[in-house]
Amino acid sequence: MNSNEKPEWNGCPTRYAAGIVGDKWCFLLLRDVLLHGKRTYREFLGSPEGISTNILANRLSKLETMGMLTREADPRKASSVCYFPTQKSKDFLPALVSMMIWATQYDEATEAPASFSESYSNDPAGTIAWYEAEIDRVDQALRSS
Amino acid sequence: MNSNEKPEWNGCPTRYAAGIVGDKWCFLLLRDVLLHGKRTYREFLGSPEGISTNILANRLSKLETMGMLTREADPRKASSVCYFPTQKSKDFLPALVSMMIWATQYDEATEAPASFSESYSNDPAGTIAWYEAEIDRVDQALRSS
DNA sequence: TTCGGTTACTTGCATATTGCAAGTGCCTTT
DNA sequence: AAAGGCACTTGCAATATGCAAGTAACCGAA
Repeated sequence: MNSNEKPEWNGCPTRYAAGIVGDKWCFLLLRDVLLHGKRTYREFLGSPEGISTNILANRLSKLETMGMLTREADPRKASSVCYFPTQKSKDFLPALVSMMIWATQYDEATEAPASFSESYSNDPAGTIAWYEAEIDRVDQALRSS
Repeated sequence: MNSNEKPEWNGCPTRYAAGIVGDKWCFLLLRDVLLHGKRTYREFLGSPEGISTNILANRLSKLETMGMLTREADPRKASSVCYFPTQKSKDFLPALVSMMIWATQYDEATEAPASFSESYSNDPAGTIAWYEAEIDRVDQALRSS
C-alpha cells in the first residue's frame, strides 16, 4: 500500500458497521450473545443496563433482519424462544474484542482484569478462538437438549 | 486461559465502547477523522450521510468531552476551528479497521476493493501503521501551517 | 471602511424514537 | 381449572432528531 492509494472508499464499510453496531442496544445485545452466552429474551432483559421490553423486541428483530441472529424455538421448551448468533455475528468477535481491549486501556473504572489484555497481546488469535469455542459449546449444548 | 475463567466482567469494556461508538454519528465522525483526514466542522458537514448542524455540534462536543478529539484554532486561519484526534481515538484505529474488514466481508454492496482485505490479512499491523502515518502526516502538515 | 462571503455554531418547531407501565396471548405446571 | 412464566404489544409522556432559519465573529476585496 503506497500513499497514492487514497482510501476514499473507506466510508462505506464503516457506514455498514455503523448501521448495525452504531446503536447502543444492538451493540450490547451482541455482547450478551457473543460473550455472555445469553440466548433468550428473558436473559437479555436481565442485563444490568436495563433495556425495556419494547426496545428489546425491536432490536432483536432488527438483528434478525440484519442476519446477526436466528430466532428459533427453545429446544428445552417449545413455547420459549432462543436467539442464536449466526456466522456473521460470530465473525464480528475480533472487532468486538478489539474494542474491548481499547476500552480496557482507557476506562479508568474498567472491571476487566489485566490478564485479559495480557492474554490478548500474547496471543490474539488464541483469545478469539477461546471465545468462539465458548459460543459453540453453549449452542451445541442448547441445541442437543 | 481455561474454561473455568468465565469472563463475566466483559460487560463493562463493551459498555464503555458502546457509550462512545454505540452512536451512529459519533461512529461516522470518528471515521471522518481517522480515515478521511477531516478536521473542520465544514468538512464533517460535507460527509455523504448528511449530519445536521445541531447534531454535529452536539457530537463534536461529546467527543471532545470523552477525550476523543481536541478543539483548537485552525493554524491556517485563526477564526476557524480544527478538531484533532487524540491518542485515545488514534488507538481506536485497530478496532475500527477490524469492523471495516468484517463489514467488507458481509456487505454485498461494499465499495472496498479486495486489496483492502488482502493487505490487512497479509499484514494487519502494517495496515494499521499506514493509517496512523496518514493521520500524523495530516496533523503535522496542518499544525505547521 | 464597508460589504459580501465564510465559518461555526444556536434556536424553534414538527416529527420520530425512547422509556415506562400496563396489558395480551400462549403455553406449562400444579 | 387456576396460576404463573414467557415473549411480546400497546399507550403515552418525555426525550432526541431533522430541518430551516437565524446569529455572531471574522476575512478579503473594493
